[in-house]
Amino acid sequence: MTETSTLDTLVELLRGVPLFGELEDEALRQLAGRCVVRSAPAGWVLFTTGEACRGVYIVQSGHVRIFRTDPSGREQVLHVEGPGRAVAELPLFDGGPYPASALTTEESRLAFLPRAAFEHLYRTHPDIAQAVIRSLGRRLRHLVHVTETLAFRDVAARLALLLVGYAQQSGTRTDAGVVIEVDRTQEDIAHEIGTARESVSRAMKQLRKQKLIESLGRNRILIPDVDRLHALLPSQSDAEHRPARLGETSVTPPADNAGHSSA
Amino acid sequence: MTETSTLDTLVELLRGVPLFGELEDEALRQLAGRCVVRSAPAGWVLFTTGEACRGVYIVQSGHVRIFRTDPSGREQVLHVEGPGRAVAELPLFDGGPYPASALTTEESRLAFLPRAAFEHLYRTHPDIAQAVIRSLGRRLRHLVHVTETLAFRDVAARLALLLVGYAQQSGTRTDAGVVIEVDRTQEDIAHEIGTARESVSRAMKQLRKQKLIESLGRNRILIPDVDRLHALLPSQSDAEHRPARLGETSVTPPADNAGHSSA
DNA sequence: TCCGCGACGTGATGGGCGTCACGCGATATA
DNA sequence: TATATCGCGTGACGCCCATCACGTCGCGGA
Repeated sequence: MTETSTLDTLVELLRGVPLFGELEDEALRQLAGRCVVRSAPAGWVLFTTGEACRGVYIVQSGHVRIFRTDPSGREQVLHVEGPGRAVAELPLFDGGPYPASALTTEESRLAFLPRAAFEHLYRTHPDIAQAVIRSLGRRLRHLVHVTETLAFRDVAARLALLLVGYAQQSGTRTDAGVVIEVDRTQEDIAHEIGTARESVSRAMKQLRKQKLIESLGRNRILIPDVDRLHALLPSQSDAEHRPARLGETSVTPPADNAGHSSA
Repeated sequence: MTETSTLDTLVELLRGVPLFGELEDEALRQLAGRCVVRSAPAGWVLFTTGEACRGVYIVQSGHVRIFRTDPSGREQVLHVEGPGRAVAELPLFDGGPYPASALTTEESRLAFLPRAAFEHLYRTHPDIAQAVIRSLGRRLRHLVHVTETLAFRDVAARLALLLVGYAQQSGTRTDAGVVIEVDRTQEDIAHEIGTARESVSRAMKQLRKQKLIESLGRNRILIPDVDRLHALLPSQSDAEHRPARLGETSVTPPADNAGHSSA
């Protein structure tokens, strides 16, 4: 319920968002003028699955978790966005409802940009379509990754993947290896990798036993060898490099009908 | 390796693709001229994960399955595209590599549009960005669905979901219920719902025992009551919880239970 | 007609992991 | 200093499902 942000800091925030990065100052200032900034406590619900889209949120500080839940309360995190990232762009673009729910994982400061403001921007700056596409592309690739992970890896591997992710994006390297700060609860991690809290605990133990990680008290984890941790996985995570041509492998026989997945 | 399609039928095909639907005839003709049409046998690999994008494929007849594999050969289908749909648009737009692999599931006829041709189109018709966005949005929503399904449902539920999908899009209704034609192997289905062939067999049996489906020999399945089948799932999650509106509210209720708050 | 093969059904087995039930230590609140 | 609370570690138990190992049926080819 604060609104202290000066317009200028808001403009800077917006400039950092990939979506708006290429706009000229004037447009940014206009956008900033339409934003509503507020801070929210941990656990604040931004929107839930199926709701009509009211606008887009930009994270200024803190983190927002985007997830789906099933009726029994289980939760699967789709992605987490931090400072300088936009949340819920998709529905903004295609007019559909929010495909998932979102809440803050910690006390956060958020800027809300109403849909109408964005649409006006869109009409006056059709060239931001490029940025929109890049943004959606990023999401899509990430989701493919999430899907694969869920489908193939066991809990330990998923956890390893998560830790490696932290390491590369916020780890500090020392001569003993990379140290990461995990200020999330095991429960949070469990949601993120689609499992139960206890399983996370056990997976951690397992990784420790294999000397792949080492916990330095209080939320800090040492990864002696990131590559080795990374390689623990049945193999690769971002299999973004495989020149191997399949030529003619496990040919899969007939199938037809208006095939559409769904499940 | 045939190329019999006349230009006109190709133009019609392109017009049916959401991506190109709004282009004028002249542009479509130009595109058609740049396409390479060929037919491919079942199991033909269009591209594999990580390859650089060479262009986009449009399915004229048959079906193409887009999937990821893990080193041990397990496979998870991301989606399946049929006649009139484009495959691999994403890498075309954002310049990245293919995020997944694709192959034909049956004898198919495909039109291939080289990347350069598309890029030229894109430069001369910047307004198709709209269509691109819609297209990506559709994919994104679908993937969210796939993810949720994998994360939450057991095999029987995933199978039920798949069958319901068939029913709605290609089922023929009789007075005994909806009859669907499933021309796919149990093995194919297994890939699609992320499980093993044997599990599909058992899940089918289970659904039969519950009278949710009934198999009429030879690839045909009767679904007496689609809604009941649909409802077998732990249930759909579309419930809304609370309307928290950032723009209007000034109250900041403390983090609610909801099962998760963290710091 | 016989044989090979591909699709499907089914039992046995074992492992992963979700769930329940505690214990323990650290922090917060009175 | 006592006491609730929260995050974490662990054992026990049981279900789901992947895998292996066969068996049957139907079909096409020699």
